[in-house]
Amino acid sequence: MSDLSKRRLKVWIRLLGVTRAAEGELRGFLRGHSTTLPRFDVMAALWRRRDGVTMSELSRMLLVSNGNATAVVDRLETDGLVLRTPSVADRRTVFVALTEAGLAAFDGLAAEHEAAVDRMFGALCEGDLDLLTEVLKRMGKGGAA
Amino acid sequence: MSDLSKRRLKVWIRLLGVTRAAEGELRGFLRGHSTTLPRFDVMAALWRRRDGVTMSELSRMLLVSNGNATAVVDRLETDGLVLRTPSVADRRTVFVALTEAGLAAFDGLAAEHEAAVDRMFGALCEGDLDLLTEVLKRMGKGGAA
DNA sequence: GCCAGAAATTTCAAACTTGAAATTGTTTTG
DNA sequence: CAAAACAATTTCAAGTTTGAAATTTCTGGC
Repeated sequence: MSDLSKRRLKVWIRLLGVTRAAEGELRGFLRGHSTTLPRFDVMAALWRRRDGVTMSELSRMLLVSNGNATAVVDRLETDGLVLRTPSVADRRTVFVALTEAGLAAFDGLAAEHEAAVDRMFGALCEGDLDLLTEVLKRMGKGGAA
Repeated sequence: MSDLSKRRLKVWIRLLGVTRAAEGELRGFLRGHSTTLPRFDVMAALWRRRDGVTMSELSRMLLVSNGNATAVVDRLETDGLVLRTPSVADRRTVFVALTEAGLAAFDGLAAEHEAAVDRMFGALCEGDLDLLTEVLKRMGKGGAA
């Protein structure tokens, strides 16, 4: 176990800590708006792709399992925030998209969410962001065989 | 929403992506060793504090709820990997520690885990690590009121 | 056209996770 | 000392998450 590998481990643990703390913060914020992180994540993904995505695309985007996407979309659909539309071309696939109500709900939340993130990471200046972006890009391409 | 705040949001999303991808990778690694990430996390925490920690300390270390810590420790205890010991001084508190079996199991895993992390983040050199450490420190102290 | 293989989704059991309420025990204060 | 405030843990219901198995549908080779 080289010294370098130990340092990588330490940084990973710290990264995990920062991420978990930030997620906790966001969960608190979302609780005040009667929703949850997974629901918000799904809605945010559907917001970025207004014309709808397939279930598979959705789970790839969020890096969660298919079963998980199904479960969260089920609940959002029950609440009338998203809508499933079977594909005509391929009867296996299903498109999901925000409903009017879902769009309205997310619109109200998006700006506040951005502000919350801005507050959490206010310590980062442009230079930090450049740097982090570059390093994170490299981390993403790592051993993910 | 300033341009800076949008950039902070983007970096946060990227950070989340890298973290989730890495967690997925580690989950796969741990699956090959018949254990899971939460179990590993608990055991790693107890490994760093061999004399044992209280349940509260444990959940603070891992940034998870009390109820969660209870559940994971319950399962590990059932499997004989950790042991609860009621405190004599304060009958509300409980100490948790690795058993002999738990220690042995973790010892076997620790080095491989470090290697897995090293592989994932092999793209990071000393300079990157210095930088990341410094930036992550600042992120941690952010808006976490 | 048929059929083995691949693909998209759902289903399912088990584990994980949260946050709130309940329990039990300690401490502080009137 | 009694009672209120506080602290540590567990319990609980509901939601989340995984990974594997089952379903249904396509696709390509024969």
